[in-house]
Parts: sequence; structure tokens; C-alpha cells
Amino acid sequence: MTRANDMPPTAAKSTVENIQEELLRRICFLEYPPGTQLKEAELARDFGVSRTPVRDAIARISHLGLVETRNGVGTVVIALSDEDIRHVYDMRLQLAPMIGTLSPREITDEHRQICRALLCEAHALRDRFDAGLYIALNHRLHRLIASLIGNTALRAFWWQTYYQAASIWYHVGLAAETEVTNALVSELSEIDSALAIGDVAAVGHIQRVHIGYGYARIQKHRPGHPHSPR
Amino acid sequence: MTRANDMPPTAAKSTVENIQEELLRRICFLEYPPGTQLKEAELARDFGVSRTPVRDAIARISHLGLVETRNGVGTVVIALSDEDIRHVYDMRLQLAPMIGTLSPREITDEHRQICRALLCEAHALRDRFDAGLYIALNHRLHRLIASLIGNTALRAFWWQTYYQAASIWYHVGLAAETEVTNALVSELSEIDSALAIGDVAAVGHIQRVHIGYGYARIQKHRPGHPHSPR
DNA sequence: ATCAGCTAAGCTGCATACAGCTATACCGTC
DNA sequence: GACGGTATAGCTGTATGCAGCTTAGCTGAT
Repeated sequence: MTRANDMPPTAAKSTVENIQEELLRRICFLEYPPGTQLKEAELARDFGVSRTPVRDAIARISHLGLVETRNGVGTVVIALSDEDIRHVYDMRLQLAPMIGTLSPREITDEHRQICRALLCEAHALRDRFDAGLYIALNHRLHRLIASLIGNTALRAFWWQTYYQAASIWYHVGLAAETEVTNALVSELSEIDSALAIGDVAAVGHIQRVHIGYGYARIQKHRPGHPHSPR
Repeated sequence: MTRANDMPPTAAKSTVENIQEELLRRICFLEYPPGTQLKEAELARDFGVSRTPVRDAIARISHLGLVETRNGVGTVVIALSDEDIRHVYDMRLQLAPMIGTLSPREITDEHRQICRALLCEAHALRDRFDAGLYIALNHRLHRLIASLIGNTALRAFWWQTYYQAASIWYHVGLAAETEVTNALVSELSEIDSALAIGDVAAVGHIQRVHIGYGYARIQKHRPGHPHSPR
């Protein structure tokens, strides 16, 4: 399939791809929390381009449902409703085991090394928590998992649900630092064990388990529903 | 200076949404077979707008991987590789049973009426085959199924895989008219029975079964075996 | 006849100007 | 003071011109 589906294992090339990736990063890394208004002219200045490529990038991520743009008003970052979040998590719970069953990729030493490095950094996170680092680690972990998925459609869906869910559980992560850090460490060490014996299916089931844990944490620490129109 | 607002309450879709939908229709209905070059200027003339909304529409469907646009060259409709097709079908086989398990919608009499109408028209198709009608029936059937899916993420994925697979099995349909017509009739009558007793899960499994049949037909009639002149 | 190099045509990518829509603040009226 | 209509600011939607990239085809030397 085209490289439009699988996200960025390597660096994107064209201008709008860069902007697209950066916008997604800022949204799911909570630099643009729900309710933020994305002004095309302003973003255009930020990126040093005209409104056209910015509009293009926004159009390309519109299918994720993370932003909504209304004529004459503006483009705002959406806060997913509780029901939407449940739907996304239900979907992820179903997708996770497929990682090991639908054309999984072969595990290489590179995978193992990346996982080992992530585990090491996650340990460091226990001593001194850093929100940005926590988010970055999760993102790299997700990239690692995605690189084990051989089925193109599944990999695309895995990314889509990740982007949809990310901003939510990163938000929770900031409210329960030690809890999520310990969860990340144990998830990584389990994955490390699975990678050691080359068992992709195990990785899928580990994901399945920890997605369940993550959803439970969301329900526990969810902020007192401020205003989530939909 | 308020002018009379006598707009019909039904048509409220934006220009680019219309173009987007029409492009997808033309691609998966094989009016734009793989290899077709989509020239922005030409499409703009067709739709009576400038290049801008056309570009916007193309950008919005780019994530499906059905078109690929390269700078200086053009935008062409992609022919999915055999492996991609297999991946999409593997995915659809997994998604189908979820229709009945992930927040299914309640079946209403409207659903039953639509299904009955489709079944009736499919019967008529047996007497006199018409490619356009066959494709349109399948499309309406897909809309019916999608309207039973309550999980937002699943519904979105269901549509995505449909668009990705549609052009393939519509292509096969043109080479095995009576076979696909009979398959459509039996699929519709099975769904009719499931709707009658309000069993959405059954609908999901019926889909699962017929997706399997569809993939088998693709492998049977795929270019390479039957008619290979020169 | 062959091939390197060049030229021109045609496409997308980008910038910019303008039109249209929406929400808000303002102002005159009651 | 309350209210309805209106002007206005700011945003997105659209049209258009130009620049850059790519390819095909032509030309001329070998």
C-alpha cells in the first residue's frame, strides 16, 4: 500500500507530510489540548509557509476525527466523548491480538535493542518523572509495536486508534505519574521477554492486557467531565 | 440585506465532501480503473469549481491508499498488490464478527424494509444482469450493514476496508456475473432472516462468511488464470 | 542509426487575493 | 434597562497566478 498509511518509521519528506506529522504530534502530546483553536494563518506563520500546505495537512488528518473545522468559525481540537473513547478502546482490545495472527513480522535484534533501550529509559523515569519524556517513550514504544505488524490494514488502524486514544491517556498520565510509570516499566519488561523468544503473538496479547489496564486507569482518573461537546 | 433562504433542508453537504464522495464512488465503481490519471484541472472543470476544492478532496481520501500523487507527474489510481488485497480481506474477516459484539445498534423495521427491497432488486438482477445496478446494490447493502454498527471506530474501519476492497471484487463481478449475482441473493436472504429475528451478531457472521467466499472468488478469477491471450 | 543533451509541455506544489460565513460588540429604539 | 438590528472583525472556502518538478520528444553530433 502507499506510504500514506503507515506512519513515519523514517523521516517524512514533503512539506505537508511534515506539517501533518507535527500537528498530530502536538495534538496527541497535549500541546494542543481539546478546545484549542487551530488558526491556519497562525500555523502558516509558525511553519514559514502559506495557508495552503497547512490546510492540506489538516485535510489529511481530518479522517481521525480529532479536529473539526466549521466555515466562518475555525478549526478546533475535539474532545472525544466518553462513548467515543470507549469505542476506540473496545476496538484496540480487539486489534491487539491480531498483531500476532495477521502476517506478523519477524523479530530482529534491532527490535530487541530498541525495547531494551526503552526499558532502560523507563526505569530512569521512575526516579525522576518527566511528562515529555514519558510521552516520547510511549510514542517510541508504539512505533516499535507497529513495526512488528505485517498486515498493512491492521498497521494503519493501529496507528489511527493510537492517535485517537493518545491524548486521553497522556492526559491521565499527568495525573497519576508513578502509576503509569510502573505500568510502562512492566509492559516494557514483558515485551522484552516476548521479543527475546521471538513471540510476536505474545506481544499482541501483552498489548491487549495493558490496553485494558489503561482504560481502567482512564475511568478512574478521568477529569470531572468539563465540557465535551460532540 | 438578508436574502431569502429557500435552501432545501436535505442538501447540506459541503462542496469538497461532495467531490470526495464522488471521487471515491468513481474509483471503487471502476469508472476510474487502476492506472487512471486524475488531473486536478480536468476534474475542476468537470465539477465546475477551481483546483482548490478538488485538491482538498483528494487530500481527504489519501489515507485510503487508493490514489498516489507525485509532484510534477500527477495523481494516479493505485492497483493494490495481491498482498495488500489479502491483508485487507484478512482484516475484514476479523472485523465482520465484531459488528454484532461491539455496541451493535438496534434493528428497526426500516432496516428490514431496505433489506427486503435490496433482495427484490437482486432477484431482478438474475434475469437481466446490469453491472451498474449490481455495484449500486452492493453499495446500498454495505450502507445497510454499516448502519447496524454502533462502534464509531469499527464503522470507520468497515468503510475504509470496503473502499479498499470494492474495486477489486467489482472487477471480479464483471467476469462472473451469474456467480456473484447468486452470491448476492443468498447473502441478502440470509441477512433478511437475521434481521427478521433482530440478531445483529448473525448479520456479522453472515458477513464474515461471504467475505470469505468473495476472497475465494477473487483468487479464482484473478488475472493470471482464465483468459490470458497472447 | 544511435545517443546525449536540450527544450517544451503538462502536471502538482505553493502563495496570495478575495469572497462568504459566523459570532460578537455596538448602537439606537422603546 | 432591555432588546433588535446592524456593523465589524476574524475565520474558513475558493479562485488564480506562478514556480518547480518530471517526462517525453526533438535536435544535432557522432
